[in-house]
Amino acid sequence: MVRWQPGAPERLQKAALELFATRGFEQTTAAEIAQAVGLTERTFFRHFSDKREVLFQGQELLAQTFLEGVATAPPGASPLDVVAHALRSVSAFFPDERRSHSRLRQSVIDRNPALQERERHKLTTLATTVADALRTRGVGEPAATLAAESGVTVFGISFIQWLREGEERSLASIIGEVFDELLKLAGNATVGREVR
Amino acid sequence: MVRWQPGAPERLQKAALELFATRGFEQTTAAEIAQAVGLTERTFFRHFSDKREVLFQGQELLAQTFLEGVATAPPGASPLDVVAHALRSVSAFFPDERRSHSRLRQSVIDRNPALQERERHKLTTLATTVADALRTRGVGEPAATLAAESGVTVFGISFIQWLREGEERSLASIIGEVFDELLKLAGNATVGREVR
DNA sequence: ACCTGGATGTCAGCCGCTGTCATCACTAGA
DNA sequence: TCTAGTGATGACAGCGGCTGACATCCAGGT
Repeated sequence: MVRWQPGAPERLQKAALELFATRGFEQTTAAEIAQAVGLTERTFFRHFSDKREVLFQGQELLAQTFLEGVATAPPGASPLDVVAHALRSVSAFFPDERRSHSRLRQSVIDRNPALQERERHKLTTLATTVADALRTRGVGEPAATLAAESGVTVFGISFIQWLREGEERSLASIIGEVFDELLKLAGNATVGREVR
Repeated sequence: MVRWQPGAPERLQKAALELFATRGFEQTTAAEIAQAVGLTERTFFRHFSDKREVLFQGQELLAQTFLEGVATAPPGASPLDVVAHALRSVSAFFPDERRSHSRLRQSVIDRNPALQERERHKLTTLATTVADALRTRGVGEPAATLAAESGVTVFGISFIQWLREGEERSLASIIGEVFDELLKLAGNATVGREVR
């Protein structure tokens, strides 16, 4: 006999996603999610600091992958090249098989402002972490923050595109194109500035 | 005889900032803020959709200024040049006199994760709005989103720097430097990409 | 004098979230 | 084998954010 079914967090996440997708986020109470897997509301909040977190826990892996990509970039690479290298590692974390699951999850987020807020917050945290890593490589400020933020922006735009219905390309190739577009934009900007 | 003291939202905002600054955000209840200006909790929530909003209402003016800057940019300007032009308008909205007030407000935000989340959300909304404006000017995707997001990032970094203790430069000049740095970063990146 | 409308007050109630303490299987050590 | 933990969970009370519904109150127009 087992004391409790193992993997409580995972089971809660799964049940939460299903309930959110059908009834909607606000129409689902934390107690209902817990009850769906035979637990109590109190236990739900022991695993997730708040109701929204149940959709976002696990993103530390993404950050870790990003950091590994930064760490394994060639020593002499420029900040944006380091970021581009990291983005290549990141795309490996989203194989095409995961697209349908990601789509479902994203549709839930897109329907609720509070969830969008949390999602954005996570991306910001990611950018901050990447900026730290760049600074460790010797990149100064504001270059480190700019490069990190740009990388996360490219990732965000590409991820959304990757999820779009009818999109066939891999995340990696989309990221490549968006990144190129960013460089092109900068190339077309007036270089000499005269702001006072 | 007046029915009610006018300017309820403004009075609530002022009281809220003071209370948050002294007791802290979480240690201050909405009812306390309302009571401080002779109103009830219910009325507080009639003026602000949630407790955090009391610190952020008024940002529509920033967005409006940003949009005007986009609209008044020369017709042939490249996306990033349009954004640079808009940023010049924006800096006019933060004269040095406002620095101490902004610092107080920011210190409250910096001490509370939920407020940081909301702040970031507002910046994202701003970026989305700017991207819309760029698209209206004929800029395509993902260029519009990239340029808008970059502009907001430059603003964010510059704003934080502007608030730092000991910083003497105007927001406009800081923005100019950060923007230059962004262009320099892109210039140093490898242009030919080979992502598959 | 009457009516209308907008800002406010009052009250009840749900839900997110937390502190506290008990429970209950299982485990390591005597 | 007994026993003292140990860690995840349950039970319960309670606060504060937030909302819906309804009453009130007072200016301004008719």
